[in-house]
Amino acid sequence: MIIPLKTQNSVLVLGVFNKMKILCVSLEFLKQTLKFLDELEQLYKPFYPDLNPFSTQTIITSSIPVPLHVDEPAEKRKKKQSFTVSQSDISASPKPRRFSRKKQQNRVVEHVTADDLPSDVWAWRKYGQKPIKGSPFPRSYYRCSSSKGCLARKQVERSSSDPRVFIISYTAEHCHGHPTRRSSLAGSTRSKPLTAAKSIEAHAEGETVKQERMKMEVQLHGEEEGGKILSPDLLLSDDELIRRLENFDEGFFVDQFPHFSREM
DNA sequence: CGACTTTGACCGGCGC
DNA sequence: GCGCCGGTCAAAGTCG
Ligand SMILES: [Zn+2]
Repeated sequence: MIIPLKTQNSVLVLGVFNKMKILCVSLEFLKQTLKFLDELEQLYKPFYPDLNPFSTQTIITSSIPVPLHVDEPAEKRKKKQSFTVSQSDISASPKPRRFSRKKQQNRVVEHVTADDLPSDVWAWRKYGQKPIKGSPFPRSYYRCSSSKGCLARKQVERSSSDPRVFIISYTAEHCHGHPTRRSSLAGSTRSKPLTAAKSIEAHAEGETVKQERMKMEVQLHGEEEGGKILSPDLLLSDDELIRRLENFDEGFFVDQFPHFSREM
């Protein structure tokens, strides 16, 4: 159930899924996370009582008057870190991208728990991860695997207050249907194809895969003053857990909802 | 060998 | 103007 609400320069969408385990996130956190939603605060209030404690919130915000300023993806910046700048030919003109890639704030923010599976059946490729000031957990940046022309991006972050809550922000949209049957199992090749469904937790104990182990060890040695992480599943990094969930979601649901798309 | 993750550097905006 | 901060890039490493 999705309730779109159009305002002068913003769109608020409340998605309510009746899944088994979902969680209600306080609006306080939303406000502090998305400060540009301040003006939307008053809009929230009328709906706050409507949000039953078993719902996932999905908020689409677009604060710019011209959100559809499409720009050719060929506009990649090629200057970058001048590794071997010693050459003579640099031409010294940074070739400014005509649109600052800044806030194309058309974001869809979802708050989900580990039990709720995000509805992205697409394949994402991680392209960055950075610690965020507010919270002890880093934020992972993903991009659609068929990045050719697809501007869809996704940010996964763990809530500072509730480590069980994942904040997934989607930006832009896919310009294509589902990946041709996940031809490139981007970002989900790591887990087991089918048995993962039942052994997901067992796998979380630390099954194999050197990378995972290394990652976990790093986190264990950890400097995470977010402190005293409590349960083994929480020892997993955000992206790792999300990846598993996604994989699970994919393998389990992609066949049932082949045509699911989030276009508005 | 190709696709993906990792990770430090870079970049642009914003606040001081 | 400088430095912080969030977002992105791309080289190097890893996995299938
Ligand atoms: Zn896409």
